[in-house]
This record gives sequence, C-alpha cells and structure tokens, in this order.
Amino acid sequence: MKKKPVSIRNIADELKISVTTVSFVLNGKAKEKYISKELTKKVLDYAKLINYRPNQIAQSLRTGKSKILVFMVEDISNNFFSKLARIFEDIAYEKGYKVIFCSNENDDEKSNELITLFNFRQVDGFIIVPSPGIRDTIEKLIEDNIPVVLLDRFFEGLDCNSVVIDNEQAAYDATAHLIQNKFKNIGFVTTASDQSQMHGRLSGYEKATNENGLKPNTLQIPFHEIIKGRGKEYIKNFLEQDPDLDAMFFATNYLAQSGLEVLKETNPKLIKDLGLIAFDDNDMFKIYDPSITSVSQPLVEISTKLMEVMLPLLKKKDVTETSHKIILKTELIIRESSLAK
Amino acid sequence: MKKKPVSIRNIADELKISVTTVSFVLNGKAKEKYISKELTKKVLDYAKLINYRPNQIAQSLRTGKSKILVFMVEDISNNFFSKLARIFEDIAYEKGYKVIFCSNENDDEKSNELITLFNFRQVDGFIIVPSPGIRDTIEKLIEDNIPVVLLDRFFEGLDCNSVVIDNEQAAYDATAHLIQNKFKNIGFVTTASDQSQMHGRLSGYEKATNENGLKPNTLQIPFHEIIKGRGKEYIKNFLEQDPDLDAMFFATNYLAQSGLEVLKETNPKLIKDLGLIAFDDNDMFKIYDPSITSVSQPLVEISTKLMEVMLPLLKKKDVTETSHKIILKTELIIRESSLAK
DNA sequence: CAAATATACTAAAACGTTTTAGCAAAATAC
DNA sequence: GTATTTTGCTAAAACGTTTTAGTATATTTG
Repeated sequence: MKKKPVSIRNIADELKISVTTVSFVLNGKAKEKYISKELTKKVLDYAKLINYRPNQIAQSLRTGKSKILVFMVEDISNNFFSKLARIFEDIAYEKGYKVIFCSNENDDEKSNELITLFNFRQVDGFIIVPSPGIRDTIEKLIEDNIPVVLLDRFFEGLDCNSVVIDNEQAAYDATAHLIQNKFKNIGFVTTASDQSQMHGRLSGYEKATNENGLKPNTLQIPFHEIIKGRGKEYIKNFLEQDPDLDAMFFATNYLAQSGLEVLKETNPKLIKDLGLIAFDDNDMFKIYDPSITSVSQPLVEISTKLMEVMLPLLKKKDVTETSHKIILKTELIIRESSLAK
Repeated sequence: MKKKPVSIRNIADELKISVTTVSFVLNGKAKEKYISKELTKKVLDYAKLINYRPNQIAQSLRTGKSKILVFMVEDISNNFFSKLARIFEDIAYEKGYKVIFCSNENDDEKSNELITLFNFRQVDGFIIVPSPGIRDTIEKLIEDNIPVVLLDRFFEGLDCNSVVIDNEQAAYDATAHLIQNKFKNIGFVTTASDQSQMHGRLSGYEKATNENGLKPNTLQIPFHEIIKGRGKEYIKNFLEQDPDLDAMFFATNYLAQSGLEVLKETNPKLIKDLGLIAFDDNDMFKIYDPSITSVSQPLVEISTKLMEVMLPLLKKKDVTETSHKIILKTELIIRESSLAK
C-alpha cells in the first residue's frame, strides 16, 4: 500500500524538536537562525537517513512558487520546436524548474485557454510562441506581473521580453545566396499571416530581390488553408502558373515539407533542377538527394537566452522594469540544392 | 502589481456564507449536501462574475492529487516520441490532466533521478519508456501504488501495465516483404541492448530469414557507441565488409538516419540500388528519392490506449489488481525503396 | 553589575482548499 | 404531540510547508 511519505513533522517528532527548527536547517538557514552545529548535523543526518523529500505542493502553497514553467509552442511535434524543447528542458531542470510543454496550434482560442488553464499562480512563468491575436492576453499577464518571454515572434510595439532571430537578415542572406548562384526567378512561399517573424522573412526576401533587380515572386498561403491541409494545392498552382521559376525559398519547415511533396508528386526532376532553400534545418536535409540548403536557427543559443531572460523575472517582484529583446543570428547551411545548376 | 486571485473565502465573505457551502456548491455537491437552489445559484453566479478559478496547488495539497502526469521518453526531440507526445497531450488535457514531458536519454541514472524528482505524490501517474536498468524502480513505484504505464518496451516477467507494439510481427512482415521482392542478403542494423522491443525486432527478422532459407546478417551496435555518435562508423564498416548486401533494414529511426547518412556520404548510388526499410515512419520518407518504406507505429492508437489504461489506475486505490498488457499492430508503409530493383 | 546583544530554539499563523462532524429548523411519522 | 427524518447550512481540522514573532538563556559591553 501507499506508504505515506515522510514529512518535516516526522523528523521533528523523532528528534523531539520543533518543525520550525527542522525547516530552518533544511533550508540552509541554520547559521542565520542560530541553530547549533550539533543539532544541525543531527537533523541533516536523520533527514538523509529516512530519505526526506519536501512536499513540493505544500511548499508551493506556502511560497506561491510552483517551480514549473510553461513552454507553449505552436506544435510540439514540429521538428524545430521539439528540438528546442529538448534543449530547454535540460537547462530548466538544471535550475530546478520543471517544464510543461503544450501546443497552441497557432490558435488564439487555444492559446487563451491554455494560459487560463495554467492560470495565475500555479505556474511561475511562461515561454510563449504567441498566436497572432493574443496580444491583449500577453499584456494582461505582464500587468499581473507574471513572467513572460515570447519566443520566435513578438508583437510590434508591445513592451515584452522576447527571444527571436533576425528573420529579415536570415531571409535576405538566403535569397542573396540564391541570386549569387545565378537564380533569376526565385519563388518565395510563405503564409499570409500577421506573425512578426513572417513579416521579417518576407521583407528580407523582397529586399534582396529588389536590390538585385529581380522581381519578387511570392506565394502567400492563408494560414487557415494550411491548417486544413490545402497548402499543397496552392503550391502546385503556383508552380504551374509560373513555369519559369528556377528556385524556391520556403519560409517555414512545414512549407518546405509540403513543397517537396508537391515536387516529388508532380515533377520529381524539378527537385534537382530548381534552387531550393528551406527555413529551419531538419536532420533529413543533409541526406536528401540533393541535400537541402537551409536557414538554421541557433537552438542552443535560443534556449540559453530564454532561460537567461526568464531567471531574473522569476526572482524579481516587479516584472516590468526591464524588458529584454534578444535578436539572434541564424546560420545559412549551404548544401547541394542551392548551388548553381 | 500582482492582483491576488480570488479565493473561495472572497466568495463566502461577499455572500455572507461559509466557505464550506461555497466549496460544496462549486464541487457540484449542492444536491447531496442539501444546499438550497437559490443559494446554489447565487454562489455559481457570483463565482462566474468574478471569474473564480480554484487554486490547484491548494486543491492538490488537500486531495493529494496533482492532476499532472509525467510522460517520460527516451528523447522528446525524436520524431517518434514528439509525435506521440503531441497526440497524448490532447487526450490528457481533455481528461483534465496536464503533462510534464521529459527525456531520460535511455540512461538509468537519469531515469531514476527524474522519477525521484517527480517523487511520490506530486505527480498522479507515470507514462514511461523505461531505460534497461530501472526494473527495480518501476517495481517500487508499483509497490508504492503509483500508477505506471510502460510504453514502447517492458520488462520480461514484471507485472506492469504496458502499451507496446508487436515488434516481432512488425519486423517479420517487413523482412518478408523484402524477401518477396527478391532481396537475398538483407542486413539488419540494430542496437545491442537489453530493451524488449529490440529483442522482438531481432527475432522477427531472424524468423523471416530462417523460414526463407536466408542467412541472417545482423549488425548490433552497442548502445553507448551510438550515444557517442559512433553509430555511423559501425554501419560504414558493415557495408564495406559485405559488398553482397542487397538490402538493409534499420531497427530504429535514428539508425535509419545514420544509415542513410553513411550511404549518402560513401556511395549514394546504393540508396537507389539497395532495398531499404526503416522502423518508425518519418514525414520526410515519402519525399525522399526513392521514397522510403517504413514500419509505422499507430500513434493515435498508442496514445489512446495509454490513457485508457492510465485512467482507471488514477481512480483506483489499489493499482496492482489488474495489469493490462496492450500489444498493437504496426503498419508496413510500402514505398519505392523496398521494391524489387 | 545592569543593559545590551548574541545564541538557541519554538508556537502558531498562514497559504486555499476539502471534508468530517454537527447544529438547528422544518417536515414527516407514529 | 413527541420522535424521527429531512433539509440547509457551518465550524474547524487537515494537507505539509515557511515565516513571523516571540521566549529564555548565555555572553559581551561600558
């Protein structure tokens, strides 16, 4: 049967001292609270002997801190986010935090629901990849003094901590690389959405094409069509309507996935003939034939920064005083698919 | 500043009634506890008005239930596990449970550490992909009456709930399929480990080859060598030492990854010439050239079964009475890579 | 040597719930 | 018209911690 775990009370009773003393000792306040060396040792030894573990729930109730962070992404099964989660997990555990991962599917209602669920208090802080319409919710969290760090995207004009990459530069570099490799008609496949990171990627692409006297050629697929699985049809049409296309730049990893599927299904030869670049790296890209050039986000650095920004918020009483907006550089991993044909 | 969330006390004070009454009403026990219709409505209305949410921590402390499950896998960034996690997440939330995901890296020490961390009580139940040496820990959890469901693998002879696939049948079918397609020298790349699922896969492969008068040709890479990233060297040697190999069957998704990398780096032509099958499907397989045949695990069914087995355990006082060992069928997704050349 | 300070320890409140045990009035039974 | 049962509500304990506000003795200070 379920053994009742040992409590501070058990230790106090056994040693015939008060729970206060035990608590002080276990919290390392023996010195400060003038508990004698001998008694301190006795408590510590006995606690170890019976393998005492504090009841986190009780601690949380008393201190108001749960030692739990929420890591809310678009979709935890997306390669980019799961790789990120794996790294963040380790960093958080090292600092004594547990992490609850959840997926908002880029849906405002789901986001709000989840944030309410982990409502006010049970959770110490939020790492959030925000869906487009939850600016107010985020603002409210900050007003309520709850630690929030936005990830991957942010809200223009909202004063909130964030860790993002330089999307414009990343897309600019990738596009410029294709141009250097003599591609003249580079299709840019992206989503029609209000997400800040997509704006950045689009303008980076446009900047590079414009600077080089090329005509931007963009396919913006409405986000809800992608959700419905109709992204591939849009891409197929795009390809058919512009037979002169000589390169494609996919603005997200799932668009690259869809794009490659379309090519494979309709005209496999194009995979070799077109210049191809995908946003976000994937382990499979390097073994694809041709291997696929990608814009790789610095996963370790992102995770590290997230925690670096989060930690002070967790200590502070007032969350609003300083807000850090971290912008990290990406790396263009050049492989076969983007080289001049 | 942080607004103190409203408590049951606030409601009681405002309506000039006791907290007991409020609690009864909010827990749907109004009828049973003879709270009048009018008062019940008043409480419900006011609670809604001020948007009352119970403090989960306090609830947990009192009830001993945290409404949190731990989902411990080998590596949450592994495609198979992250896809599974995504589905399980939804199912658990539907039932009012939150999920903490964590990765044990198939390491016993890490596993034990994590289990101790979520120790006794803070967490209502464990879904565990067990590392090879934690049989005793699992046994102790069960003794302590803590709900555990093993996933992906189990311990021979240990009476514990589990949801796994029929590995032997899966490997048998895949191998037989290769044989049907006229492959005569099928290399089987697996790990040398004590994990039950790997035993099953190996014996399925051996059964199929033996039954068809073929000689089994197995590469067993020690698990610690894989961890160290030396899996590729082993595969490279294997390929060099046996030039007559006409097909390869990879027993896990990361072995398939490594194997394809080796082929791409050393002899890309082989990717087209060899018969290839990978265990665990990957979104990229269908767009690979050739598209890769895979043994696909029923992710939705696995997640559903996990919760189906877990839920009764969470209700019951005694966890040991019935133990369910669920074995699910896999699907062989036949693509270009395994067809007769 | 009285006053101040340092040392060693503790009682009790508090965190926000749930639940047991029970009180009082109203309705029903005999 | 008394005894029983039903109805309507509540006080207080409990979950396991942390922390505030002490008490009492020993030591130092001037």
